[in-house]
Parts: sequence; C-alpha cells; structure tokens
Amino acid sequence: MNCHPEVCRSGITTANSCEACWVRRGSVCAALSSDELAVLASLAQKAEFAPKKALFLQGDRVVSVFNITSGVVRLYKLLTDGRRQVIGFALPGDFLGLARGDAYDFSADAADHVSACAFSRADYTALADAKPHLLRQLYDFAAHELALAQDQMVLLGRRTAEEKVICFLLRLQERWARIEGNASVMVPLPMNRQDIADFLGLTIETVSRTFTRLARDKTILNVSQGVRLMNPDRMARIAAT
Amino acid sequence: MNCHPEVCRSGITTANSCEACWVRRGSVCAALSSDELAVLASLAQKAEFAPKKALFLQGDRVVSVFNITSGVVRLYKLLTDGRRQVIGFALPGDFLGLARGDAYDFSADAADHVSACAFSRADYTALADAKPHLLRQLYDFAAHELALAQDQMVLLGRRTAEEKVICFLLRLQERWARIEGNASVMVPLPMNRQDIADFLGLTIETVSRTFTRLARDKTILNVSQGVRLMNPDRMARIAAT
DNA sequence: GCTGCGCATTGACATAGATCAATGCCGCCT
DNA sequence: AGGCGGCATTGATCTATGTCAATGCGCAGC
Repeated sequence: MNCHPEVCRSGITTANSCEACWVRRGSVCAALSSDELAVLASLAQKAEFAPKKALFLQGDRVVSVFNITSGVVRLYKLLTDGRRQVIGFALPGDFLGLARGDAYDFSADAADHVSACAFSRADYTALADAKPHLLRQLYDFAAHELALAQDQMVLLGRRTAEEKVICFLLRLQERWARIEGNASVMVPLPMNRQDIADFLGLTIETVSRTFTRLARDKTILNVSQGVRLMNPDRMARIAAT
Repeated sequence: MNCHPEVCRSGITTANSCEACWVRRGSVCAALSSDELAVLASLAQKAEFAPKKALFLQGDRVVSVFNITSGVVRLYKLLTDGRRQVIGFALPGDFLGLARGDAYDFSADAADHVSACAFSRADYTALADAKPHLLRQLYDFAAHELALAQDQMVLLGRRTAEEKVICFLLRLQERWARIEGNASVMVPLPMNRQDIADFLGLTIETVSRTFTRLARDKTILNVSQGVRLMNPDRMARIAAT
C-alpha cells in the first residue's frame, strides 16, 4: 500500500521534463502550453527530502516555491511554548509557497520521502506575471486552499473527536482518489499519529483511542501505513455537513 | 463608538463614484487606474443590508460579488444538526465572493447595518481576466485570507478559551486600525456573544465568563458595543505565537 | 537472534469547557 | 410607566477530552 504505482513512477521523472510529469494534470502547471512547459522545465530543480527533513521553516526568507511530485509534506505552525498545529498536508500535485510576504509563515517538512520541483520564487513570480493563465491557476489554487481551510475551521471548532477522525479519513481518501484517478477504500496514512492529532486539534491518545474504537465496531480496519474503510457509508453519514 | 467617522462618511458614497470611495485604499480595487475605476463604477450596484439580512446563503448560485463599504458581515457554515462555525467577519474594504464553484460554500449575513458594492460575477470575472493587475490583487487577497485562516486554525486547534478571546480582540483591533488608519484601545464589537463564541469554537457562556474575568483583572473594560483594552501589553504577551 | 528506540496503545484520573437552569439588564413598543 | 423579548451573565453540575504513567510492538543495528 505504501507504493502507489504513480507515486513510484514519479521517481524517474527527470528535472527537465515537465511535459512527462505525471502530477501536471491536477497541478498548478496544468494550464501551460507545451512551449511554456519548456520554459518551466528550464527553471525547475528536482529536490529530494528524506523523512523529517525540512523544506523550509517558519520565518525563513522565501527563496523557492515547490511543486510536490511524490510523498507527503506536513505544514505546521508552532506556538512559543511548543504547542503545534498542523495546518495541512501537501500531497503530490500540490503547490507550496503561496506566502506573500518575504518570509514563510509556517514550516514544512517531509512526512515520508518527498520529491519536489523547486523554482526560484523570483522566476516563478515573473512567469506568473507574464502568463496570466498561470496567475489564474494560482488564484484558483489559493481559492481552493481557502475553501479547504474553512472546512477545517468547522472541523476544529465544532466537531467531536470521532467526527474529526472520520472527516479526516474521508477527505484524505478523496484527495488520494483525485491523485490516483480512482477511489479506493485503502487510505494510506504516511503521517504518524502525532501529526494527525496536531492536525485535528486532539492529543495523540484521543486519536489512538478513536482509531481503536472505530476498528472495534468494524468501521475501519487498521493496516500498516494506513487504514481500510469498511463502512464508508456510515462514515459519510457521520461526516455529513 | 458605534459611529466611526469613516464608516459614516461612506454612507454618502454614491454607486457611481469608485474614485471617491474611502475603502478603496486597502481594498481589492486599490490597484486600478482612474479609467478602470470608471469601468468598475459603471458595473457597481450599491446595496444595503439591515442587521441579520443575508447577503447570500450557502448553496445559493453565485450571481454577485461584493465589496463591503461599511458595517460588518458574518460569514458562517452550518452543520445539518444546527452547529454553526463562524469562519470570519468581513469588514469595510473586504471582498466577498472568492468561491470558485457555482455555489457559495458558506453563508453571509449582516452583523449590523451593512453597505456594499455589488458586481455581477460574470462582469467581475471578465474584468479580472482582462486586467491582470486586478487578478493579481485578487490573488494577493486570497493569499492573505488563507494566511488568516491558517492563524485561525492554530487558534481553534491549540489555544485555551482565554487565549482565544484575547487573540480575537487583538486581531480585531489591528483590522480596525488598518481601516481607520490609527490604532485605538477602543475595539468596537458589532457582533454579539454568540457570533464570537461560534467564531472561537466556544459556547456563549464560556465567552461571557472570559470577558467578565478579563474585566475583573482590569485587562479590558466592557463598554457598550465594544471593549476598551486596558492592558494591551499583557494581552500581546498571552497572544504571542 | 538480541537489544534498544521510536511510535502506538491502554488505563486511571484530572479538568477545561459544555450543559442546564435561573436571573439580570436594557431598549422598544404600547 | 409598564411589560416584553432578546441578549448577557452567573451558578451548579456533567463530561469529553486531556494528562500522566505503564506497557506493547516492530524494526534497525549489532
């Protein structure tokens, strides 16, 4: 389960072939024409990150922006006393670097092994200014991210622990489905329990207990590196907005 | 306190003078040139909303987008069982209508008396497509909203009731300051306690108790329609990221 | 094949904040 | 002036989730 065919295939994408990039469909570069992709490819740098390695940290000057081509990146903010809130997980095809200021306002590190296309921010901005349809694409991506963030606010502010976990699993399933092109009841969870807890505003113990309770009533089945949804309908009912 | 000079002045802004519009600075139309503003003005419809009147509801087809010129709009989502999460308050200068789909994915209604500039969405999109710097402005606004949403996630997921209330007051103060051009320790609160509770992921009782506790230790002073910050330094220390 | 380490699970107990139930306050209508 | 309706406040109690403390489990390195 931890080897999605598409994800593995991306390992052979070279830095200089955006044209062949499997995440392009569904990514911010989707809108570009063949010759624009050539320009993009000339600017791209392939980057690899081992688990736990930081792509960037909150406060760093923004020098690069990234398109994730494989793996999962966790995005989070820290309070001074160490409390952490994971504000999202970036999956293959996701774009990182929307920060408008000079500095990143959150940190990003690899939840598992991550490959990404890196661009100098200056180059990327220049390209966006020159190509309105890329800007349009960025705008749509930002609007989409905003919608996700708003859903997450509802989850954090008004849902119970069980609902949080169920919504999380269902939304993740949907995102994997979009990436892989088909929905599966097997949902990979490359992030650990602490990440999930910090994403859902819970403690690791509560997340753990909720998983075992869901497993006990046969709603899910815990498998290594993920979960199998045994009763998606019941879950959907609980997650219903 | 409920009559900010600038807010009242906006009452005499006519539908056809974007040029004279006091919220323009700091709004999405800031970037437009004089002749572009004329085009904009010809598309604008002045709209007024009494307290509690809906600008639009979740699920409505998106026909209009809005620029708020005075008053406060509450934006919220409802779960089927009636739980509500306020996802934000739109203040003068804010833009409403980022939804990319055909339908709004949240509801918006007037917290107090609201004036807004309404544009047909089709017109506005066309204008944005024709004027890349307006698109750019929209992109920046979306990125800004996203950053606010991410801060709110930290607040909802990882802060205590007292911290939530203090952060809320401080952030609101900052937003009023940006609008009015100068920071004041008087923070108007046109929304009611239930709105604040639903924004912070608390109950109305907890919000009320927190306000009275803060008032008891002379951190704030409750005044009609708002609050006076008596110890902004202490508050800033508690709110520190 | 052991050992140790990093995660995950489980249990017992504590508590922040929710819930339930009055009571207070203020502006508006008659 | 009196009464009413919508908020806000306050108090008493409950509970979902957090905290603290073991224990379990799998895998990487020797």
